[in-house]
Amino acid sequence: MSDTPSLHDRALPVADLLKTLAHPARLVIACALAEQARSVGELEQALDIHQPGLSRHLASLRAARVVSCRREGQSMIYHLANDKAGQLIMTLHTIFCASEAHASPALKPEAV
Amino acid sequence: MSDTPSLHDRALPVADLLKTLAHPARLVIACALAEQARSVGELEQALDIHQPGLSRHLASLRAARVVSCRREGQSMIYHLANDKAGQLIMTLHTIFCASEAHASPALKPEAV
DNA sequence: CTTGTATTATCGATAATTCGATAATACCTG
DNA sequence: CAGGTATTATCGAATTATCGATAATACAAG
Repeated sequence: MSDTPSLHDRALPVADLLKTLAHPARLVIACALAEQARSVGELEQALDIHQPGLSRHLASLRAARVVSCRREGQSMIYHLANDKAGQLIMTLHTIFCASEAHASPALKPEAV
Repeated sequence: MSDTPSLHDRALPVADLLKTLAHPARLVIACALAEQARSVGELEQALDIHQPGLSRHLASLRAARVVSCRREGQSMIYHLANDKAGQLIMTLHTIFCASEAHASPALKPEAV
């Protein structure tokens, strides 16, 4: 019975990641960062989320180890820090964006 | 401005699906059903979730159109009803189960 | 050291999720 | 139709997530 990792325990970290991404704002942020690293200001401008909320969602993503940030001059540059999350985002894009006919080739917010 | 599907609106259904699966119990249920259709009794026995909770989670999955059910004699047989959810589950399995060395080749709960 | 900008943290209120326990419904068997 | 099993729905309480507004901190420029 020692090789039964509880099935539930194995599902827990996965469910946690899903929960972290299960918010439109956080999902869009993660998508944008999967494309390239961006500063908070760029994210705010590109995604149309007001600063306090953006910061709060970035904090959640940081706490879940999905993103990391480094300071660069005055700006804080965020980037994906979790390969698994990155793979997941890519798959979501394939499933939900590529299959339905959308103009933009990716979840690309206008450009920055 | 009419070709701006709001990026947020495009993310909403995806985030909803993630939220639906973002619970260990529901995730495990969906995994089990991705493998094969099962009755409620089989799920209860295989996944070690007590009936009322199981039923509640199945109701959530039904409401989100992730699963459907058909009656078969006394039992209610559940099966995945959403191709996108199925693809997502498969990807999750690839990312989180296949990469780490686990004995079982799949999220296979003992057999039923 | 002071000003201005970028970023993060906090507060309070509201809404949503979750869980255990229990009741109600639907179906098969005889 | 009665008895037994399988499944679903409901209730109340506790925890957690979410949001807008505002305050606090960190850095760069002069």
